[in-house]
Amino acid sequence: MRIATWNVNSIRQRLDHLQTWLKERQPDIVCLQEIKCIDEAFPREPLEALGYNVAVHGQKTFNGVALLSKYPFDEVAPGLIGHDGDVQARFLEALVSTKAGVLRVVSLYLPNGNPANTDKYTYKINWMDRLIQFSRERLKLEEPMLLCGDFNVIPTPADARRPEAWVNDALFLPKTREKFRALTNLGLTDAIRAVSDSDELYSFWDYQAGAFQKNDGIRIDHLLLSPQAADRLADAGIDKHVRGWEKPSDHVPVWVDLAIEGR
DNA sequence: ATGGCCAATATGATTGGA
Repeated sequence: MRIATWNVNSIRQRLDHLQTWLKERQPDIVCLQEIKCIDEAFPREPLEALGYNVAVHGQKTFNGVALLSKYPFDEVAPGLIGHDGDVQARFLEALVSTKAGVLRVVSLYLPNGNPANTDKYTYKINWMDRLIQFSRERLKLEEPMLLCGDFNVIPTPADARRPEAWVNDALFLPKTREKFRALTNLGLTDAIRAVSDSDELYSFWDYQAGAFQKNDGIRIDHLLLSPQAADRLADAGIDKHVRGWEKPSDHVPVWVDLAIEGR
């Protein structure tokens, strides 16, 4: 079972890339972020034609998340707990059945939080607290579960080419990293870090200043595995070459292989 | 030289991203 996450920065601008990459990487489940469209505008048909079931939680202009799955969705639920009054489409949870039982997958787009001295950062930290609460609840179920998406968190200095450039940024502030540790300390495994300690693994390169050419990147797209998923971790990787395609997203796909068979 | 970009919107300037 191959599960991937990708912030596509507009599904309508990136449909060609997504189709090309799906054929190349052959993931079973894909978590998408920043689809930037309402549900009705999501290009379901071309993705269904490739054999995927589609679940969408979109909104106009900004944010928006989606899930693709070769296997049917048993349940789909949008919105993170404690979302009273939160109209931003950033969270979509689904259950699929496998030969090993149920598999829970979340596609999430954690708030950016910049500038850090504004209510945007307060929203980010509150959102992280809600995610911690959600995870604490779900981990009690002792299921294979993956929290996948654009976390907008640089976990450690090894996850940035130039950590000094990010010290005052909402993605790297001590409070942000502390909340991310509080999340992983619940017992979630960062799949990429479970397979490599390289300090040159990035998932985002800014469009500006030739960042990709200089490999001036950061690792902010993550797959966090519950213990029951981590038990079955076989491999993980980052499809960096996609950033070199024409008119790319500023993020690239990150994937994990689990020793779980679909049904 | 601390910059340079991109996407969506009743669009031609503004907002958000990271």
